[in-house]
Amino acid sequence: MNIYDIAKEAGVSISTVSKYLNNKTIRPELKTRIEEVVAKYDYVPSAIAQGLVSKSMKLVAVMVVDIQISHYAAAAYAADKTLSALGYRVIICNTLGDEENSIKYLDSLLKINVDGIIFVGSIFNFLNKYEKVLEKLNNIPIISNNGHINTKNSYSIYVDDKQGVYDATKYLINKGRKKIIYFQYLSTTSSNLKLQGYKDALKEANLEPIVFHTDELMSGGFELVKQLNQSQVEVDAIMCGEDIIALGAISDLSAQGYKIGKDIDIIGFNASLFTNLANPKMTSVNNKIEETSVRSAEMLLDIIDGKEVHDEILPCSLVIKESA
Amino acid sequence: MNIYDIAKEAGVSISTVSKYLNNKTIRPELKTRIEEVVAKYDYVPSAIAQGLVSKSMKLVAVMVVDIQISHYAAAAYAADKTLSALGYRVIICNTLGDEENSIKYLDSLLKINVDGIIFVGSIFNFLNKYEKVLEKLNNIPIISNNGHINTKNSYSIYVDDKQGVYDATKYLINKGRKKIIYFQYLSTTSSNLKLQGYKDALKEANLEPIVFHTDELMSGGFELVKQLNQSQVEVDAIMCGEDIIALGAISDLSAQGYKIGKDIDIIGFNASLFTNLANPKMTSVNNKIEETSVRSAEMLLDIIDGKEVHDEILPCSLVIKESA
DNA sequence: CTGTTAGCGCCTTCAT
DNA sequence: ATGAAGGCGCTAACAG
Repeated sequence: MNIYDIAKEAGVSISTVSKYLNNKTIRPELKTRIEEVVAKYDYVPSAIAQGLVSKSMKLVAVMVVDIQISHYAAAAYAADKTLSALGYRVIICNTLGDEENSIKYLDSLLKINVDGIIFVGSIFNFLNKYEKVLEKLNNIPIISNNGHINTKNSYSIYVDDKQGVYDATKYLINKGRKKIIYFQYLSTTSSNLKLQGYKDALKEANLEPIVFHTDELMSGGFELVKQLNQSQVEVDAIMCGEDIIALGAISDLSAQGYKIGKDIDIIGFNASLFTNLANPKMTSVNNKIEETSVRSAEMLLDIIDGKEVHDEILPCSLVIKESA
Repeated sequence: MNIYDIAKEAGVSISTVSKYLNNKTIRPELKTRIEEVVAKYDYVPSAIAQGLVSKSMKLVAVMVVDIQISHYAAAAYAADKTLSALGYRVIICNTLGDEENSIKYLDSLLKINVDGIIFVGSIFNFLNKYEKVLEKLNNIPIISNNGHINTKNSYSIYVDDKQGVYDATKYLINKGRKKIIYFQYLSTTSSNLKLQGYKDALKEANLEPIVFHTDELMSGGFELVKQLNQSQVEVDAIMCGEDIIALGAISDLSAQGYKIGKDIDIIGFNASLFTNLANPKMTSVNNKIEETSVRSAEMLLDIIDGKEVHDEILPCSLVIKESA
């Protein structure tokens, strides 16, 4: 069933059908006839053929490192929701942090003429090393979420990780906590910015920073609590670089008999769904992954629509629940 | 840059270029000339134009309920990895469990002529209620992961949920547990099969089944423990329908002073990363989401290639750690 | 093996 | 407002 079949059965020309499909004004009488035939056959125009002409298949790609990590899942989720509500289809690409793999994905996307690309995370800045790739990407609308890509049609949206932890730490200080330690996960750019926020806040209050570090995500909370116990460091609050780390810490310290939120305050980072998996519910820094993702999608569509776009930066906020 | 430009500069006809692009035998001399021009301009044929002719854009859709839930993320991840390694692009659709939304997605996919669809989870069985939708889907290759769709070109791969829980419950019984209760999340086909496995095992041992139920995922474990406490039911083991539920239960009961794995055994379901977020580490039923997803992708490509395909079923296994 | 030609399904001038 | 015709970039016959 194609536009010719519809035209024939409705007794009009294909261009009239095309006009009907594109909401251009045609005689009401013809409109009715076409409408009936379209409904009768459940006809839907081929996006591929449309794409061949219009150069757009209403397709957008979201590049993430690993959809299995909740933070990226949330990013993909929010972007997908926004874009598909506006009639775009979304291709999610799991690059696994592999440069070659990422470039292969990009070639594949270029081949189908995606309308735009959203990169999630500063890790994709590595693309700036590849001139040839940048050249190919040069004219396609791009939004980089917390990163930056050096092409003509590219814009960025950032979130202020350092300020987020700084504010959360301040909050603990203002509550009267004096022995605030930090649980760090990994040592990425972003992770180090968070740590700096913690240090800045403590310095202002003339308190001594104490940092424990892990490269384990899932069992990281337990490992860090073990380190803490062995260190015999006194503590009345823990600032964590990740919700999952905080979750493990809360669970472990609860089992040891601590009253979380009373004997000791614990704050996570991400304001993810995991905050509700904690008991008591976890206070956490909201780094606005959903907002930045939604905004990424909106900005991308603005670029596509030829509107003016500027880089943006969002502040983190503190979501206070029960653990601090 | 299109096939005409390449042909002109290489001094051949477009069909020769087309043959070159499709790996058909042409004179080596011409091949070299074309190769050079293609390399010079980094020319890549338009998948859209190819799609218009060949009816395939090498595009496959994976439908999941919510990519933010680790189980579905793992499914999408594995399918994506398999498919994109074989040159297919993958569209991941988050339906959020909404029927209308799912159908809207399907329309969108049909419009771009996807080569096939993978449905993850028995929840998509609801489509069988919609005759019109089935009709539209009738000829497109479909794999249903743990479900079944009533169309001509549709096959299923199942994992034996019932057997998985049955075996796990048996394991508890054999350990000498006598007061085994069940924590159920939702009431989908799959969820009910799991419950049945539990009941079957108890019946064989002449034990009385006791079931608590929730529709909350994140805080579900706590809610169920509260229900349990209020019920004053005696218990020495809990079989849970989801790892996340088990995680909440472990955390909560630990805080109440129970020694998990000693006073009380707890088993989860999914063998997800969360098993390591529990303290002690969680024993869980492995429902082989990665295996079935990879296999789904392979089966889908078999259908597309016209090979013979049969439904498949995989057994669950029990991954014993420390919580039981 | 190579080139010519006719579509694939749609949108878009351009006359009418 | 409507219809005829050309073109989007490619593949697939069909001749040569």
